[in-house]
Amino acid sequence: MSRSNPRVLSTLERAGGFASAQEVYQLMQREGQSIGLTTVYRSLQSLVNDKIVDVLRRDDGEAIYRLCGETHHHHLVCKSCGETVEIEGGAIEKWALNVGKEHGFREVGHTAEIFGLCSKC
Amino acid sequence: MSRSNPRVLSTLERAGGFASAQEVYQLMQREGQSIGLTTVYRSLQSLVNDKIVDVLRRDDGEAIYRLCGETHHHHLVCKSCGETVEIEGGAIEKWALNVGKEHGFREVGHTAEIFGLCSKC
DNA sequence: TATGGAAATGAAAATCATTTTCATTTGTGG
DNA sequence: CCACAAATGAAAATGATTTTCATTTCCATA
Repeated sequence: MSRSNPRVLSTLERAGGFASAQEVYQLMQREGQSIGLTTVYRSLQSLVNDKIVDVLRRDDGEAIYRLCGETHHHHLVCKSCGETVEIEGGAIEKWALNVGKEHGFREVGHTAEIFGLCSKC
Repeated sequence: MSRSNPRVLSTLERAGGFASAQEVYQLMQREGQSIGLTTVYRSLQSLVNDKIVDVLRRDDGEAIYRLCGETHHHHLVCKSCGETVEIEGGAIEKWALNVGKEHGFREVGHTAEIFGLCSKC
């Protein structure tokens, strides 16, 4: 096995919320860091095994990663102009956690997005 | 555009719970039905567009389909085995609506999924 | 019944994320 | 300095899904 390349974790942190392996790779490229795509994949897998990052799937099936335990927020997005507002998700957090527990689930996480038309559109 | 081939829907119904496109295809093959994989994919997509079937992702990223009820619900999905529980989303509905209104958004909708490890995994 | 165009079909090629292979480089203890 | 294990990454392999495109099936109408 191989251990995680620390620059991968650092880049994922810097990326903010979720990022796919491809995105992490591209970000590192743009920053001039020399790394192979293979190493990015291996490092992310390793981080998932060590429970340092969470992995989810986008609608298109691409795997997206984020730091575990990182307090996350949600987005309110305008369908028309794309304006985005960051939302505190306290209520959702509790809801998700409760629903998960009610059904005997552990390591409960969630995704949520709100969309609509902003006042200008 | 193309419409859904009715034999695909019929096969998905017969399959019981979730089935991937590949599985639906193989099932039809075994039953002696002549159909192309392409048509299976197109039909499933079409059924998803028409909100006749739901689509989710397995851990390995493969898309799985199943008939969905008419009511708007959310899913609690096991990251490991894919077991899915349908959740009543009353709390989320209100939350999304309120947050949207607070920020002057109209036509507010939302997406939400909860995931974790079920009691068996 | 013939006919022309639209929709459906599916084989094969293309795409794209991800994994595997394997040869090379790097690091480390002796 | 040496030997050996771990790390690296380019390129090939994999596998689901999508696209292309030529052909077939439908169907309404002349």
